[in-house]
Amino acid sequence: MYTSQISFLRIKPIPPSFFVILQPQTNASFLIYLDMNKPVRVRFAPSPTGALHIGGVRTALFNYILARQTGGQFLLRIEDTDQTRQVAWAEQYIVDSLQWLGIMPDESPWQGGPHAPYRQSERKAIYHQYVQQLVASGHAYYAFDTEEELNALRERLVAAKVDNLQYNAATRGTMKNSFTLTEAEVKTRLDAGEPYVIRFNMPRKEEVRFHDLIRGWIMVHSSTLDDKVLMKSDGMPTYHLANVVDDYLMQITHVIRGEEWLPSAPLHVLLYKAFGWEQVMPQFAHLPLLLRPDGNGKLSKRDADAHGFPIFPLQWTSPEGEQVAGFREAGYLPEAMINFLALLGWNPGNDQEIFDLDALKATFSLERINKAGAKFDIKKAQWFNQHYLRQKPDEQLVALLQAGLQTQNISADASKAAKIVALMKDRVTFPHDFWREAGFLFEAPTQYDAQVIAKSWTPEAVAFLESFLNGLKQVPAAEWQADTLKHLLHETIEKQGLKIGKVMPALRVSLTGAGAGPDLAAIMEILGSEPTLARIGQALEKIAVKN
RNA sequence: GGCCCGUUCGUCUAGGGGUUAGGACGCAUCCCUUUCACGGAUGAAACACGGGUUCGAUUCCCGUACGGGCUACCA
Repeated sequence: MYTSQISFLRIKPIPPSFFVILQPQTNASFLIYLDMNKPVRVRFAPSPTGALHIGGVRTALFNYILARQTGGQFLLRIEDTDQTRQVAWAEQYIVDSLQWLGIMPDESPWQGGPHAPYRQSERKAIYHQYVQQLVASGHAYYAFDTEEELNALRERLVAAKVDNLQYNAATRGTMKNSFTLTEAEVKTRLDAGEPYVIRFNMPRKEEVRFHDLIRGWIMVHSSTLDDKVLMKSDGMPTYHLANVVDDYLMQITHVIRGEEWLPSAPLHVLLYKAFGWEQVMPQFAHLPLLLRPDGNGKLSKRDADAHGFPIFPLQWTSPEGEQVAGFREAGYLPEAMINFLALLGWNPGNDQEIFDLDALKATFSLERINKAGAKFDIKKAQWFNQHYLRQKPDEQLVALLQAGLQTQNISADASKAAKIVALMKDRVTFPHDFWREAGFLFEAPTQYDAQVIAKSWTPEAVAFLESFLNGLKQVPAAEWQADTLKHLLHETIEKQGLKIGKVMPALRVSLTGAGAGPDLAAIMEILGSEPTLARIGQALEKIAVKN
């Protein structure tokens, strides 16, 4: 009884994954909520035209989190329909990047899955089949215009001062296509193997509305849209066709992608309608863009060069042979990248800012994604890196240090490495800081900071160093430890009636060459007796006493 | 040019008709320390503009400005 009443009222079935709440009396009548209990199927669909951009990584991350959060699936689909822009290593770069960050897909070209293949170039036949459906229903048509003819159209429209220079309902009647050619002529051309494209028959006037999970309702008039090419003359589909067909076949529930796709979303909605797939059309969420740190515009490779920080996850080599920096090689930790990226455009609504993947799975939501683009602030990324680096267990840091030292051809045994880690832990942002900032532990200073010497190398400091040196010589090897040395240090200072601040900079500069650094007693312990004595002796010899 | 999207400290952002407009990064000062770093404390720093609606608008509406995206047989 209920059923018949409902069908009589022609109430549309509710899409399975959403609640639709009707609010009578108001114009904004639909509020759509994501039902988080329902598993989503989402996809990341990069095109393998080069190194994966960090913005793409964030898109992948948001998709991944949503899938994990709802117990759904995260698919990776390679959108390689532009054969002229293929880059051989790009696919591997994508896998490596996702793997590095720990956000691997559930279905992909490499793992396979129930909807394989996951590479669009391998799905050509499928698109041909579906586009024929559109041709048959009148939603798409053949066009034979050459590049010159297309340019001529554009020039004519410019001359006529028409606002939108488009191949559309207003202009298609002047071109060479199924509308202006007879059926027989079209067939002859097709049979003759003449190059053609298949275009979408964009309705002359129709209001296209769709709901974006981040931006709300968006309305565009079809008269401002054009007859987009669906099938290219090389037999490959364009993004627009392939993306809609694949998302349908792969049962994608949410399309989460960058804002640069917003203008073509109405076309996609119209395609779903033309195919008769409205009821299962995915929900859209268009993410705010990652912007350049200074001024304006989308984050680009040029910014990376200009600011000296990476915008790619992994290092790569450009066709010109130039090494382009990657976050991984620059010393950024995956945890830090995830945290940093997640907070670019999303926030939890409270003061928490440390999020690992598990925390994100627990708190992430599309509703809390911002609309405005986010500038890329590398300082914040560095802060996250420092945070996560310091949080690592000492054993891991020791391993990191030893690996780093090896690249410098320096070796340090485990106990020495552990001491260095303890000494440097609070002063590092990147793993390489451990050895770059602690070079003085391995190499005696070759020069001394002139400013520090000018200020600290006084006769009394020299006298102190001489007597401290004598004291050090008496310390038995077994007692060469930071606390013993510190005790001796203070004792010597006291005996000479000196102030500690008057004398320490001289000791430091003789040991490290610099005026600032970690605790000196600890440095002497790590250095060991002989090098310590040698360095002080050398400084006393080399540095001339002031006045 | 056309279409679409956006606008709270320098940056990431919270908030929302009546708030001392909150936090974080960065910056500055102070404390700690042999110095630097870490840590702690404090501080400077924002509602783009103009109209409405309202007792009251940073918050709602409309414009303007500014910024961004798209405008390919690229994705």
